[in-house]
Amino acid sequence: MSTEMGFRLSKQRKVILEELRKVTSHPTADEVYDMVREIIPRISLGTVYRNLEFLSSQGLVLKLGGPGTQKRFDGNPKPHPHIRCSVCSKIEDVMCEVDVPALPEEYTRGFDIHNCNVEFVGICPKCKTEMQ
Amino acid sequence: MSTEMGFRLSKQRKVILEELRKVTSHPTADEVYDMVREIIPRISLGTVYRNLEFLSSQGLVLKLGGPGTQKRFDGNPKPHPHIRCSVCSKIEDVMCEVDVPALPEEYTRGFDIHNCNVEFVGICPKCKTEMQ
DNA sequence: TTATTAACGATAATTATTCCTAAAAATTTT
DNA sequence: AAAATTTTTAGGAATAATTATCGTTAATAA
Repeated sequence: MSTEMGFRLSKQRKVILEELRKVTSHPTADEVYDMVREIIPRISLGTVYRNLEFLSSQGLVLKLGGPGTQKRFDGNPKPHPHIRCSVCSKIEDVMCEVDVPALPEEYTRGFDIHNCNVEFVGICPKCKTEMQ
Repeated sequence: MSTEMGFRLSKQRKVILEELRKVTSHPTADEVYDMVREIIPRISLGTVYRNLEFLSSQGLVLKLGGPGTQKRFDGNPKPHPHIRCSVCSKIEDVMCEVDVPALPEEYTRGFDIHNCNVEFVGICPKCKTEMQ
């Protein structure tokens, strides 16, 4: 593979990106590790972390935060709304377009605004039933 | 000291909440630790973590996530939009009301939606100048 | 094919956070 | 107001997530 992109596409990096693009579940780093180990059993967890970080710095994947303990990753780098479960921290995609609110210039506090994340928070069906 | 809300308001807990309400800077737990130590020098970092967690579970403060490494806390518990710097992870309040997008029922994926976070992402004035 | 060097695997180190326990403080009961 | 009870604290140990190090491997360029 070429370096026209400015970086090497190792087997590990390729598989990590492919696997992440296959799912809509926003896995954590160790979940990606589990997924990729099915294909490259001897891959190291450090490699997974290194590549998720790298891919997100290249804008190829999205790194999601949230008050949960682990970061989550999204193979779709285009900003789009999410729903997060406040109990189990699971994050899902919202499949519809949502009107992104615009921020009037006078409220930007000198920031150059690049985009806007919209995150709905609630309780997922699984946690809802487990609560009873 | 006690509140009518069913929990005790220790000196430590009171000062943590007061200091957090004084600022709009969304400090991390260790920044809160520094702020509170000015008043209670012997307070422990564990106490700060425990109380920030407790206060956020009571809905008195907001725990903010984001792809940065540390959680940040907001003394204003009413959901409101933020601006985050993608370089230094600093979070600031947006002082204007923003129309929160509504999520049509058919897209909720079975979640009970409780609220919606809106976060603008950009580069803060400080990081902008430091880039040159 | 060979040279270069980014990326790898293994593991150590670091960072953020949580857990544990005896002591202190707050509250309630006497 | 002293004693008993309950909650919270400080400090340190423990854990979990992530990042860094370093010798080796393999992707790309010459």
